[in-house]
Amino acid sequence: MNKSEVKVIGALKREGKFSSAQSLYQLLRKNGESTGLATVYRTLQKAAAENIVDVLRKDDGEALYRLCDTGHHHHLVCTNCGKTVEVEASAVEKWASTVSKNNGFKKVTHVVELFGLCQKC
Amino acid sequence: MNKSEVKVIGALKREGKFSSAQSLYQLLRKNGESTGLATVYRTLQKAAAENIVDVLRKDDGEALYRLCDTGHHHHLVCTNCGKTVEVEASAVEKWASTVSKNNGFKKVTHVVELFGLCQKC
DNA sequence: AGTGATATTGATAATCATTCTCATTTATGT
DNA sequence: ACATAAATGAGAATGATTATCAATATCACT
Repeated sequence: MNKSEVKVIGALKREGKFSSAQSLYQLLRKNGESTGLATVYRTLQKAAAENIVDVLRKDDGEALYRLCDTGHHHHLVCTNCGKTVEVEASAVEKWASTVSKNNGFKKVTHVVELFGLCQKC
Repeated sequence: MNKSEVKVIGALKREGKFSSAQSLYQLLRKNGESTGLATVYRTLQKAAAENIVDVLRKDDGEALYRLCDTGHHHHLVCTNCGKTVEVEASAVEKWASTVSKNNGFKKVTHVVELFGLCQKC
């Protein structure tokens, strides 16, 4: 892990929730770390490709990133405060696999995310 | 349903698969229909709010729209040819509802999409 | 039909996340 | 230290989406 990766992934860790590339960039700047926006994007993309971070999209299409705690899992995200709970979903995995077979699809991946309001909000 | 809606939703129907606002606009233009890009977006948004069309996002964040056949359902999309199968998922609905309750979340919606290669591809 | 009030349209500009470019800096091997 | 390759970052370019606003169509009523 090189210098930039330490900075960007570190910021993501401190946030502890889904954050956009833009907001991470702002954050790094505030803390005096000199980092370019392009580097933030580059680092996040690389980390996403390596499954170090999760990616999901807001309604408006903006990408949000978050540090992975575990292997494969899904999220329950508060649309108000951003609080995120990782949830396991063997029921969904099974369903996805069955549906794929029934329709003759191969190499099926799935996107499953839950959005709502947490207790506080 | 007014004039614009007929045009835009009609084009979507002809396509029969997930299409972007931009591509629908091009399509209408080719067919000599005078329509503004803004109107295409407006119409699609309205239709999405009324659950007349489904919306999902490509990897790059671009929104794709498709005419709904039925009420609530999910999709199995071929990443190569765009072929789309609507699948029902009561198992997933139940799971979503349980998980929400267990975590104290309210008003939870879910995004569930399956991507893979269809038989032909 | 005529008229005024209201809603819709579409060309264009503005916005904003993301990607590209490229000169400069930094790391690496010898 | 030196040469070469890789990483960086400022700013420009891209492209989807949204906002603006004058022109146009629609409607309610006479």
